Amino acid sequence: MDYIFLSKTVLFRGITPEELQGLFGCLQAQVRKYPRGAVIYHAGDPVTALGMVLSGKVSIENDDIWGNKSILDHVFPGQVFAETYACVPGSPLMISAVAAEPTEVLFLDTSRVLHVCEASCDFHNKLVRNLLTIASHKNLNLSRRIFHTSSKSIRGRLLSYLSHQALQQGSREFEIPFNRQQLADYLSVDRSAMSNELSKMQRDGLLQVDRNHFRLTGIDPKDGF
Amino acid sequence: MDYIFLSKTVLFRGITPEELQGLFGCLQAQVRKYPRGAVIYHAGDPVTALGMVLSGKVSIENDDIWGNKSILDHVFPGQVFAETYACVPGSPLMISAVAAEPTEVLFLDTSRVLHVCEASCDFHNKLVRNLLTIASHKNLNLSRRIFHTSSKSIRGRLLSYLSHQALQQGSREFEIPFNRQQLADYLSVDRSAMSNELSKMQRDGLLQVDRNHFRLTGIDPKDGF
DNA sequence: ACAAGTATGTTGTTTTAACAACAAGGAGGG
DNA sequence: CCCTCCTTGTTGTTAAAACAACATACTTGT
Repeated sequence: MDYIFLSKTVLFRGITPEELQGLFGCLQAQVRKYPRGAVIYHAGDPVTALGMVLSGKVSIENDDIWGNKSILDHVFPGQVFAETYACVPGSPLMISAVAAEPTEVLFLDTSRVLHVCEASCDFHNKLVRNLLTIASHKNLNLSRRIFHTSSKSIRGRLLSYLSHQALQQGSREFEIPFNRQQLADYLSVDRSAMSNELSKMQRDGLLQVDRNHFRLTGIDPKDGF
Repeated sequence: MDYIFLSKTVLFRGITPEELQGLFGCLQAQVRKYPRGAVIYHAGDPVTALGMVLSGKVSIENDDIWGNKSILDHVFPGQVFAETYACVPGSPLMISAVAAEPTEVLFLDTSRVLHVCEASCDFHNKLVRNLLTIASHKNLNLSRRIFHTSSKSIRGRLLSYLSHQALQQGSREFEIPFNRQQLADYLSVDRSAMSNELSKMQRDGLLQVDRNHFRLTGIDPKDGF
């Protein structure tokens, strides 16, 4: 187990590799390996352990009623998944977690994480605080997405999203971390319709766009927020 | 200060009234009163303290670019607000918190909550765990809303939401906690269009509806999820 | 360099939801 | 009880987005 790597993750931040070693016994951490395409967690499952990707990549997917699969997120080494469900006992998964490539996952049973251990290891408490940080950040991201999708027009959604990006990156010129399809999925709109709207906005002088490089010209980023 | 009331809240669950009294000194809790309509937190503000409503009611509002105010949530006595922002230092508020009536609010500075206190009060750790529970639940609710709004048709959104309600309440016949306008806001659709769609669905034999009482007839709740 | 596979932009058509305006119930207060 | 306010359903119109289909880059691997 690479404790040095682990001590640098958000979840284990502030815990030294040596402390981690002790903590792991207390937590009964388990590592499992998955081949490409293996389902780690299936939608509907109740979940008691959060997962941390050690190597490889995990896709968070949504299989809707009509059989469409849409990828909601990618989880990379050092990041965790399913932690929300693991922290709320009995809540069934709304999504599935699938190994996008050969993947190693570390599982931490949250009942053990959340239960006060009489050995009073302080790392334990640190861990809970880190989990809270992760949950809060995820919370902000979810709220933000709801914000960006609350406008009923494609243009409104784009403006909301792009203005936020500009503010966050501190410049009217910036790159976005999505390709067109991903951005369309994020904003819950049709890709081609969105492409079309971007062209219109360009014609209207609101922005200039090349691939995922954007430049806001006729917009005050503060307005989009 | 009514410590007995507080000890029953989700945030302070598992902490006795006596312990609470000690904890408050450690946390430098502050209480403030607001008249009806007073802005407690303004969108854009950076926030360092979470608020718990002691009496009255707080509205969480969104003021969009065009000056429209939409109410996102109501916070009642014993519940907290702005805790996500308080847990992520430097993140500006996306929403405003307004006193919907004369209201008393208890503020807890999260830097104090999250900072390990050398006095090693155990309640402190309990508090952080409770915060994690709150954040996780909020997380689930946000995810759920994103789910329900990810379909591009009004019907799809309604089916997703109603199926979930049926599953959650364990019956195909149930009441929803929203009136039409609130449900439309929640699903980000136009109220009249939604009303219209509900009528169509009724004609199609999918459900029966009277006010906020629903009965799913032609739908398998599991499908909507 | 070539081929195959993706990603993006464009256009025209069809479907759908937003919008506006109004009628028909409740609910609550004097 | 009547009046008003609020909620809900209905309809027709308009605007917009979804959808389908295709052309044009760009990528990637061989």
